Amino acid sequence: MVKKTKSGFKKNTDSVSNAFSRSGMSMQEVESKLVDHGIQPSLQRIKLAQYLLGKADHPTAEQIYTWAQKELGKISLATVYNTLSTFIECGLIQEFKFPHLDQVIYDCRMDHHFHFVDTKSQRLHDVDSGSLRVQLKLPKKFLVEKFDIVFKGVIED
Amino acid sequence: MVKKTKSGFKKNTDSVSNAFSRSGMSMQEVESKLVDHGIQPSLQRIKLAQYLLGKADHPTAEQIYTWAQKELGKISLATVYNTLSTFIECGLIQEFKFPHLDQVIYDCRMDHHFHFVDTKSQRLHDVDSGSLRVQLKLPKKFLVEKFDIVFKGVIED
DNA sequence: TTTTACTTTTAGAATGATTCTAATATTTTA
DNA sequence: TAAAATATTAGAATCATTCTAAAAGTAAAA
Ligand SMILES: [Mn+2]
Ligand SMILES: [Mn+2]
Ligand SMILES: [Zn+2]
Ligand SMILES: [Zn+2]
Repeated sequence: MVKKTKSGFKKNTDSVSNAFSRSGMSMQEVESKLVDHGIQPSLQRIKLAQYLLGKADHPTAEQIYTWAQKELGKISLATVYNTLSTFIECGLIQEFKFPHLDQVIYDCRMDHHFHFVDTKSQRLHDVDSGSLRVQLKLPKKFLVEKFDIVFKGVIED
Repeated sequence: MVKKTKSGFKKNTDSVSNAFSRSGMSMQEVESKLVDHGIQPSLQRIKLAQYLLGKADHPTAEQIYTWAQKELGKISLATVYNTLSTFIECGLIQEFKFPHLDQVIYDCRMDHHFHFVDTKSQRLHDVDSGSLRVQLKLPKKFLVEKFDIVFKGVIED
């Protein structure tokens, strides 16, 4: 269970506290963000959030795990999945499942948006929902509430 | 390997030959269709094709297996998967993967079309590609080759 | 017809992403 | 400090699908 806490909550983050200073948010910024979302900022959660929010681009659990192992030396795969579930539950990230991939991808963008799959690099690019218009003619008894759309193609040059 | 054959190829289909006379194609029609696609019409393949082409509606492998067990008494799950692969390879059916389902669904419609998921019944409805228009504004280096789209909603009444 | 080659079916093992379990470690609260 | 709550962990379990290797069926060759 993730619970809000009042007091400071100091952990032994010293050994890795500046590993990420060059990109994304600092440890302190990430920690604040976690607390804002009602998540207790353990070392593992801070590091994973730092990766997810600042450095990664639509990573899979496997990529997150691999990065975290390099960064923390030792972390359980179960912790990665537990933490991802917690982050999703608390609205810090969202997950996407795509027909072309048998792994879930995690996304720090929380707005409604879509994706373009570069079939050369297999990399995902965000597509703002404003850049898309969909017109659909169906019998009126079909009440569309949402849709998922994934574009596939290549990127020139 | 699926190979075309010239000669007649009679099998012991007598015990089940009229189980499907009331809906979809007859055994003979299905058999012709298989042969047309270069598929040797074994009993298992005929029955599975009869289900897929005439009776089923976007079934999963599990549903196909369950139906086939009732129909044939005994069939291996491996045969179901092997046969589905063969049918896909030969252009008799296509498969779809959806983000909301952890199982593949098989579709006898071979034209380009989309799907509407009724969130009440979880049933899929076909959406003709002509009933949809998508306008996308992306930087010109993104060359879109195709897109997958799935609509979710409910059906009134 | 017998032999041989090929194809199909099969049971069960393997795979791989994710979830679960149940024990241990850490942190908070009393 | 003691007790309660929460977080992390290793490894087992799950489940759709694929793989393996043997048995069964069918066709073509001899
Ligand atoms: Mn990946
Ligand atoms: Mn189903
Ligand atoms: Zn995204
Ligand atoms: Zn369809």
